[in-house]
Amino acid sequence: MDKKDLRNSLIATATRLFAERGLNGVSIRELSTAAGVSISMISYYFDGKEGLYSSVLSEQFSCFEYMKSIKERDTGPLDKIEEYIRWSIHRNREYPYLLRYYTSELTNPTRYFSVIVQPALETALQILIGIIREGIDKKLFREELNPEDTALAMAGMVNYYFLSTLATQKFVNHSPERDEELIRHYMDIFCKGL
Amino acid sequence: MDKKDLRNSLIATATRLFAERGLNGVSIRELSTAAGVSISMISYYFDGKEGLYSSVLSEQFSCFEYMKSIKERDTGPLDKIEEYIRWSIHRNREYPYLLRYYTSELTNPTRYFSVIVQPALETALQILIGIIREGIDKKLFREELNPEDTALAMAGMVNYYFLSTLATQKFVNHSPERDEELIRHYMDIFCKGL
DNA sequence: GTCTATATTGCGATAGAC
DNA sequence: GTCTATCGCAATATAGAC
Repeated sequence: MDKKDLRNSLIATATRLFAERGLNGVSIRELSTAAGVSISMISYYFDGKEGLYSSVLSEQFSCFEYMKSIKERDTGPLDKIEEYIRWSIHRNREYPYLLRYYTSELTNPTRYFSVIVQPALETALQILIGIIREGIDKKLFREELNPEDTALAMAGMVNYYFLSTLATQKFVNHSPERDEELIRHYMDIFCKGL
Repeated sequence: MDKKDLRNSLIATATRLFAERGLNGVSIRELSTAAGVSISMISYYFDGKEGLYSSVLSEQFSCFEYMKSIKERDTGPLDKIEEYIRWSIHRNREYPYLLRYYTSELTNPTRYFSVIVQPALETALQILIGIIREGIDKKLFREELNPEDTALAMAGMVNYYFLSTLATQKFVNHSPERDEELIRHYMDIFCKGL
């Protein structure tokens, strides 16, 4: 195993284990064994357990950069909102552990929250707020809408679908095959209401 | 300090500390010191750290019982939905640590998830689904709506408002004085859409 | 660069005094 | 019923061999 493989092996194993049991729920002993490397490599490459955690966090939240490309799109607010929903679902599928870091950092922030997590979430939400505001300005959406609350409602709707999986899988089908239907359905609820 | 006080002191301290740093993030040493009692009292009253955690969890989720009274109300679906939103907001205000256990158990379930958390959440969501279904049956809501997805969208909207607090407090006013306005606004978004 | 072995600290649980 | 003192174990970090 060369240098790159060893480092990547640690990141991959840590991503899964920290997500499943939290920063304090995993020992570097167990983690290094699961990664198939020596325990001392964690200090060597990441300067200890917390350094490894912050590397995992950076990697997981880097995908929020994509939100900026939605902002720059040459389409209308409604299309951008659909793209936001599609991206949110895709993001949760591609990074199955992301939501755990997301919620864990929001409710039990580590010292890395303000540096890695907060900026990523704030940027994404501010862009979504801007999209709603644009729709109101262009008279496409009702002017009574508060852009901030509306954006949070939108983000909450999508994220909660994934967050609730463990409690709802017995009566809600969470399979990826249904994702496109879900996007249409969420757009429908959000545009027309009940 | 008599027996009841000592036990309550442990529950109160544990509720705060486990919420802030998770089950594995707090030692019973620190916890008993913060509660002002001896470390051995945790085993004596709760049969160890995990027993104390499960007692905290039971207490936090007992408020979900209230959802059954919303189901039995002698009003229409729209009124029940408003009551659901009002209760959700009130619940998060009255139990400021509840959402942390809620999300922590959903993303990193302990052995108590299936006994305490899952039943509480499932019951509440099933009642909400029933309310949406009732509205569709009575032709009050559009028949294209999928009751399950719609209920999850509703629940997600309210919960995310609280979940996102730490990342959004700079640009969204989360003060309780705005709660009634929020209820009206969420009802408005949900009923009429954009 | 990677390992093994170990130093040191802190953990949860409990025996036994009062 | 509540405490102090301690046991046995597992944690992180690192020194030193290769």
